[in-house]
Amino acid sequence: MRKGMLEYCIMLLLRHQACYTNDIIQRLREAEMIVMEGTLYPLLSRLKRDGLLAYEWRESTQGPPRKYYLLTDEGQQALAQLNASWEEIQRTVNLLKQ
Amino acid sequence: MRKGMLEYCIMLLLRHQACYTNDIIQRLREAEMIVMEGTLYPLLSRLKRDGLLAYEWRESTQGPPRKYYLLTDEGQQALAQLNASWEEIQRTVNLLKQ
DNA sequence: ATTAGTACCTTGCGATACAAGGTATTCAAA
DNA sequence: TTTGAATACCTTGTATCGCAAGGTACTAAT
Repeated sequence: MRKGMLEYCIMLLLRHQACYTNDIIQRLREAEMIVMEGTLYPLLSRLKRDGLLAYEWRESTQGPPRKYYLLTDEGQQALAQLNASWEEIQRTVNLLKQ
Repeated sequence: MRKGMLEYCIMLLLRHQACYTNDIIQRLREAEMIVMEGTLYPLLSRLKRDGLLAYEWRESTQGPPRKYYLLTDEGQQALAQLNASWEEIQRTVNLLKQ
């Protein structure tokens, strides 16, 4: 059932703090949301392509450089939409639960 | 983002009251969840095949007979699982929102 | 008998997530 | 200097889900 929630969770995560892939996987795992590498890379690329995310390269102390993603202004607007959708879904479920 | 929520919503809907397809579409629409016929029929068939739903034919005053679906005992157990998943997703989102 | 309305269902398409595998960079040890 | 381990990037193939469109069958009214 978590399908479809992933994009929302990632945008929530990247709205204040820039992260690279392993950060994201780790942070989501701490929030009990499991996500695979092969899922994440295409999703990040798509959000970048759509202008919702931007990235910058940063050196690492150990290993190759990393792509640090952050939400753009356009992404913030899209996130506001998703917040509204999330509220609506909660309303729907609560209504059906009665 | 409502993707994946549909199965849960339908099982919530059918846990107490038997409905046929147009009932379900109508009731979900009232809860602000739009679902298409072509989505619903395969989903109901799958839940039936998996033993989570059962149906019985009922005559209609106008038109051909209808399949009225209701949640089975096995479906009730599956629904308890989905309720737990739903709680977890809410926890995840709330945690990421901080 | 024909038509309109209702209810059932199927097929083809696009999007999403997973599993598996592949490329490239860095650093340390042989 | 070269080899290998670790890290980080990405792609491909598969399954599932939801939608759009189209199709079949039964009922009732004209």
